Amino acid sequence: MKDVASLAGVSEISVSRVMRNAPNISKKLRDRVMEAANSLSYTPNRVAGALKNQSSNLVAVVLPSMSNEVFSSVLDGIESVLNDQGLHAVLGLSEYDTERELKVIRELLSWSPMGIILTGLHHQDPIPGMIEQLGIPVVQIMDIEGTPIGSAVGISHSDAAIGAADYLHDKGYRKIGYIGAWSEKPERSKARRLAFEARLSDLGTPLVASIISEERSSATVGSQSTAALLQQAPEIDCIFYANDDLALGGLFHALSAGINVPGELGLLGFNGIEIGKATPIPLSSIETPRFEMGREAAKLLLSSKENGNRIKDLSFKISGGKTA
Amino acid sequence: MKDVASLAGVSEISVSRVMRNAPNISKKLRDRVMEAANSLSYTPNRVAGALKNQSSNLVAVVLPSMSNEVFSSVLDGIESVLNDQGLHAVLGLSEYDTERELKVIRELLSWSPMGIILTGLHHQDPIPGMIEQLGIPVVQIMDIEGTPIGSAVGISHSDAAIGAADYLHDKGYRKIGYIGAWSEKPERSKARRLAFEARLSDLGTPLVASIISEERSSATVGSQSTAALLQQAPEIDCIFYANDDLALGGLFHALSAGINVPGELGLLGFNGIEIGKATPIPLSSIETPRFEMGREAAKLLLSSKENGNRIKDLSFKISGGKTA
DNA sequence: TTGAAAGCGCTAACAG
DNA sequence: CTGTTAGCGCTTTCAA
Repeated sequence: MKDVASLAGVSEISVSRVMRNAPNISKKLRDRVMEAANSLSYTPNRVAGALKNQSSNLVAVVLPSMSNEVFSSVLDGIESVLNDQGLHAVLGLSEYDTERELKVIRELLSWSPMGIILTGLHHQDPIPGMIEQLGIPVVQIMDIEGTPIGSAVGISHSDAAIGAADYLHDKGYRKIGYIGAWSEKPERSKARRLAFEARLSDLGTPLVASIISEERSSATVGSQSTAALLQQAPEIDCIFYANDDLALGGLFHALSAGINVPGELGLLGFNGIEIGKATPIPLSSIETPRFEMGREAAKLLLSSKENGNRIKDLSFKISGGKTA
Repeated sequence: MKDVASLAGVSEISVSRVMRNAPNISKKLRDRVMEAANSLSYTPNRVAGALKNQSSNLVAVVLPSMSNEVFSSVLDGIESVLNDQGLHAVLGLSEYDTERELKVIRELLSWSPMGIILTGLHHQDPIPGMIEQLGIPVVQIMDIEGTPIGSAVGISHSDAAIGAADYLHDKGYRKIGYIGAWSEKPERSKARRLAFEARLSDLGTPLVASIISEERSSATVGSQSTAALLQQAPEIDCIFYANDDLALGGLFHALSAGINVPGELGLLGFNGIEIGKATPIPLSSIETPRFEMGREAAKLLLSSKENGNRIKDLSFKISGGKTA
C-alpha cells in the first residue's frame, strides 16, 4: 500500500479510502490511486483490514461432514449466496463429535468471521457465549425445534415424523418398524423417532419393533438391520428409516431377498437424496430442502443486522417414490 | 492476551510462546500461562498472527462448483487431510468462469493462506505470478497434462480417452458417437474428446458423429442430445459421453424409447458418480478417483516444503457397469 | 476533501 | 529460559 501511495503521490489513508469506496473522495484522487494500484496490481491485505476492523469477509461454516450429499447441498446453497457478496466460507467439520466441533468453532472464531453458520441446535455451554462475545450473527441449520442462539432455518423434525406416520398409516400399513444407526447421532434423528413412535401410538398402531445400530449409517448397515428386524418381527409390513442411506440398504436387501416392495414391505427414507430417485424402484422419502436451507441460512446471516434473529420453517414434502 | 499475561504475571511474548508450543519453555511458566488462559477462556487471535507471520492456517481452495458430486468429493478428500492438521479450507467457486476465478483467487490470496489448491491447469497470465510472489505451495487438480504452476494431481485425460476407445472397440462397437455439452467447458473435456477421436481413427473405426450442446450438462441435455444424435446417425451403436450426467440422460432416453442397452446401444459415461450405480441398468463409466485426488492434493501441499513440486498421476478405471 | 498519528493482537529479533 | 522493542498493513479518530 505504501508503494501505491507513493507512486500516486498521496497518503496511505487515501489509498485505503479509495480501495474501500469510502465517501467524499474527489474523482481526481480516485483516478490517480486506481491507476497506481492497477499498475502495481495491488490487492488490499484482508488480514490487516480484519485485524483493524475486528471483522472480515469470511463466514465460518461448521458442518458435520462433507461425505454426505445432504451437507454438500447445504454448502452449495450457502455459497450461492455468499459468492455474489464477495464473502467466503471457511469450512470446519465436526465429524459429529462435540469436542471436535468446539475446537473447530473456536478456531474459526479466531478469524474474526462476519458471521457463523452451525449445524443443529445443540450447542451448549461455552459456544453461545463465545459467539455473543464477538457480537456476530449466528444461524443454526437443520432443526428449528429448540432454542437457537440466533437465527435458525430448517424443518420441524417432529412435524416430519408425524407426516411420515400419517402417510404410512394412510397407505394402509399397520405393522410398522423403525431403523436408525450410529446410536442416533445427530440428536435430531432421535427427536424424529420419538415423535414418530408417539404418533403411531396415537393412531392406534404402535411401533412393532426397531433397531438402532451403533455403526455409522450406510447402505450396508441398512441392509443388515433390515434383515435383522424382519427376522425379529416378521409381521412388519413397513419400515421407516432414519435416513436414505439406511433405506437404500433396506431396498437392496428386499430386492435380493425377493421381497415385494411396496406390497409386502413398504420402505420410507429420510432426506430425499438424488440416488434414491434412480434406483430400480424409486425410494419413497421425506424430502428436506437442503440447498434452500443453505441459501436461507446465508440470507438470514446477511440480513440479521436489520431484521434481527428469525426462525424459518422450511417445509418438507413426501417424495413421489414407489417404495411406500 | 494482555489480560492473560497480567493474570499470569508474565510478559505477552511468554503467553505467545506457550500458546504456540514454542521450545524452551519451563514447565512452571507453561502451567501458569495455561491456567490463566483457561480461566479467561482465551483463544489466540489468528488474524493478528497471520498479519505478523504473513502466513496462516488457511488453505485456499478454488473449485468450479459445489453442485457437482465430483467437486464435493474432492473437497471431502481435501478436508480429510486438512482437518487433522488444524488447517481450514477457505472456499472460492469459479462457476467455470475465468474472470470470476481470477477475482476469487485474488481475494483468497489476500488472506495469506499457507497454500492454494486450484482446479485444472489452465491458469494463465497474472495467476502464476501472484502465487509465486507469495511463495506459497500450489497444487492443481483434475488434470496432469500441461504445465503446472507447482504440483499437480489428477489423471491423464488422453489416457482415459484412449482407455475408453479401446474398451468400446474391444466390446465390439464399431459405430461410435460422442456427446458433450456446455461448449466443452472445462477444457479438459475437449482434450479428452480429441484423444478419443484420434484413437478411434487409429483403430480404423472413426467417430461417426458427435453433438456438443451449448447448454450446461444435465440429464435432460443428455437425453435430448442422445435422441438428436441417433436421429442424425441411426447406425450408431455406442455413445461416449463427456460426463455421467449426460450419460444418465442417454440411459433414460434409451429406457423410455425401448432401445436395448447395451445390445442395441452401448453407453459409456465419465467420472463414475454414485447415482450411476443405482440405475436399473448400472451405468458403465470411466471412474475417476475424486476423493483420492483431494486427499493427494492436500498431502502434496503439505509436503511440498520438503519434497518440492510433483506431478501425480492417479489412474482411472472402467467401472463394472452394464451399459457398455 | 485530504492527511498525521496511533493502535488492532501478535511475534521475530535481539537482549539479558 | 524470559523480556523489551518494534512493526506486520490497515483504518479510526482527530486535525487541517
